[in-house]
Amino acid sequence: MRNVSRNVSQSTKMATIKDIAREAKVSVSTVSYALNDGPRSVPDEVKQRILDVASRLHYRPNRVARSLITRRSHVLGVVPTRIERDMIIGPYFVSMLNGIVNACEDLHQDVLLLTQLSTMDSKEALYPLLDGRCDGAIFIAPSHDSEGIHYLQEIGFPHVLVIGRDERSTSFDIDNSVGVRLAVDHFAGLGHTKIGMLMGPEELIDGYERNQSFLESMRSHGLTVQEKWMIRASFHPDSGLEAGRVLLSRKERPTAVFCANDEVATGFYKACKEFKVRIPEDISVIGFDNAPTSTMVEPNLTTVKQPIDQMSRHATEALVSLIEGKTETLSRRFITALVERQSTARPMEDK
Amino acid sequence: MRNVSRNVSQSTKMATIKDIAREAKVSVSTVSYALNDGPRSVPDEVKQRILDVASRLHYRPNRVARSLITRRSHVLGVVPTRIERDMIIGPYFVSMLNGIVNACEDLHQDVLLLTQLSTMDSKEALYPLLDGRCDGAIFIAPSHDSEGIHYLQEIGFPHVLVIGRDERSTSFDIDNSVGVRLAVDHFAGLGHTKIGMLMGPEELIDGYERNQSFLESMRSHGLTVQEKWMIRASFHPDSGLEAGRVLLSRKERPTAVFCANDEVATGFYKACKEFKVRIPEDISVIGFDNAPTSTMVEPNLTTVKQPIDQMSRHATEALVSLIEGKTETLSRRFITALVERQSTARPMEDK
DNA sequence: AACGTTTCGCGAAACGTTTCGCATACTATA
DNA sequence: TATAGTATGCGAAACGTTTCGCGAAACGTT
Repeated sequence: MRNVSRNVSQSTKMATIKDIAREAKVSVSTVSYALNDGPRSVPDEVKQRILDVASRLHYRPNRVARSLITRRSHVLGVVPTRIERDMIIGPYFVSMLNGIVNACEDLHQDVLLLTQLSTMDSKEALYPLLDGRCDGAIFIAPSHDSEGIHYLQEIGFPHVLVIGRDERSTSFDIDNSVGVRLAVDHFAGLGHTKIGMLMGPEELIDGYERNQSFLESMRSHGLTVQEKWMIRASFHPDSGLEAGRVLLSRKERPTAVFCANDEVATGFYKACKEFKVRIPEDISVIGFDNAPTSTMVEPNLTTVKQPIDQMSRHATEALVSLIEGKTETLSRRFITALVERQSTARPMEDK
Repeated sequence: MRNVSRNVSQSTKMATIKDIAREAKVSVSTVSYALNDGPRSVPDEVKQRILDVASRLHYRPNRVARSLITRRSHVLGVVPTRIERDMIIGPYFVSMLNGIVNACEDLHQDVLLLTQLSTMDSKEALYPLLDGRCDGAIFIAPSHDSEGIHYLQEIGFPHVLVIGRDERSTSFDIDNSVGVRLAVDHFAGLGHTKIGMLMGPEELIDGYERNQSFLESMRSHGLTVQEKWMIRASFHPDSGLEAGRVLLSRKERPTAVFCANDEVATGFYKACKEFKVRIPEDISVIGFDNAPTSTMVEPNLTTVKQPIDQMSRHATEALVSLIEGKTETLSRRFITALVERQSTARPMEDK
């Protein structure tokens, strides 16, 4: 609770509802009714006069004062998971933010970026959310079982999770297992049996699920997963490069590699380049996310697409429903789809 | 001015300063002084009691009420230029936003994303900025000579321009002519004389300046610019692909191509692939911006780097100075640098 | 003992809205 | 013509803060 410095700037001061009242020779309340088509009616003649004065004075309602009394700011807090400082820059988060912004536009809401909530593992960390500036919050890929989110549930603060799952909160996510199966099915359909994986980080729910689902899908195809071809990586190109080097250094190589997301896939591309391994001739690659970069790399990456636009739109709409008092839970899982591009092919004949 | 719906949610209601006063058996004002280390002192013993009660009640100051009276929200509005709906997704804007967010973190400010101000060509369009929710605004790449921005200057609303220039507003941008010269110097240094350009859109100041600077740099090297190798594009990969096709269809081809930004460069890469033109053996390419994708494409793109982090940090700091009443103008131009990667080489001998 | 000066505390005003309660005046119904 | 109902308007309270002004008590200095 810091000291608050006195205001000095903002030379021209805004007209208030009081100024209008004075000019239009009516009371403040009447002005309010006129401006809002308020809970009470005001005769056309005087309403027109008020409107005229308002526009002449360039009147703009002060939303701070308004939200103090209505207890609505029409602002949605967006909380990214931010492990490192630059988390916001990831393509995944960006697409999500973009979807949310688009949805907000239609719903007449604004977005407050709450980036200082990096660690949400305590009640206190989430306090900035509760100071009246936003009506609710969207959490993007929050860490599982966060104490902060439990607190919000407890006090009934409207919030939704996108790419995250919690029985007690309205959540929107994808079915990773379906997505991964699509990838493995595709490899198997092409005739691959020697399939490796650049695994995601176990701490992130998406990483964990994709890793598990891979094992499962392989099993259901009767394929054996080779420990030596399962390399751990984090969701980052550099990590993909490193993991790729490890994988390609094995004396026997797989003919197909599933990457836990597109960022590690682009890292893997680099590794292939280093080892003079051709994609898709020598090795087939599938990613996950359908990030914008997947069409920028050569060959374009076959990947599993998430309906990010849909998800972010649903999440945003659900949040405003929640804010408006609807209580039924709207959680939903979204369907993924395989986008076939040029990074997959039949395996070469064994020489 | 729409109707305001009554609040329904938010079951548990927050403790107010009044509750604390009652519990701690002091007056409201004393609580405020204690909590803020306020303009007046309060004896340690009673201050401690107040603090205890506050934390017991999970008290959080209502920032809406506070900013109503202090006229400070500690929120910075960020206004992207948004021609299409998905403008926010561009790598350029994202890096800038990321930089702003990082700076805000250090300056204890929050970010309100104002995306509905798409057209800033009238006073009215900017009204949402003036309703008390933010103390100032950062405009990212605003269109030149916008009437909305003039209005802000007129009424003295704190604002800064980043990637934009206006004598009357504090602005931060790069010297495109220096950047472009670096690129042309590099080509010339390698021995290229047949240099083409995938030009930027003239409407955007960056596009315009880069195009002009190219002509100028070529002239200063005594190189002739060939009309047929100057292809117009917009700052988008698709457009780069199309322009690239046009360029590569010429019966004589340049040995080097300067692209107005990295996005069109990635498009040009695709065109080269289609035409089986090798980079850098057959043609050298330089981009502009040093976007994240420039290291994801093969071969990694040589490009002109902008100090986006620095710019966004300076812009953010300047804005809060402005808000705090400092009046000296802090406009600044930033220096660009060439990042040499693998997309440039000496031209092949004429056969 | 008389005096300034500081410390401490409270009440109240202010910020700009929304909306309730009340007082008129007008209108329709019995 | 009396009466209920409705349109019209105003004043005031409320939202949760910050901070000013005022008084009372405590303190030190002559």
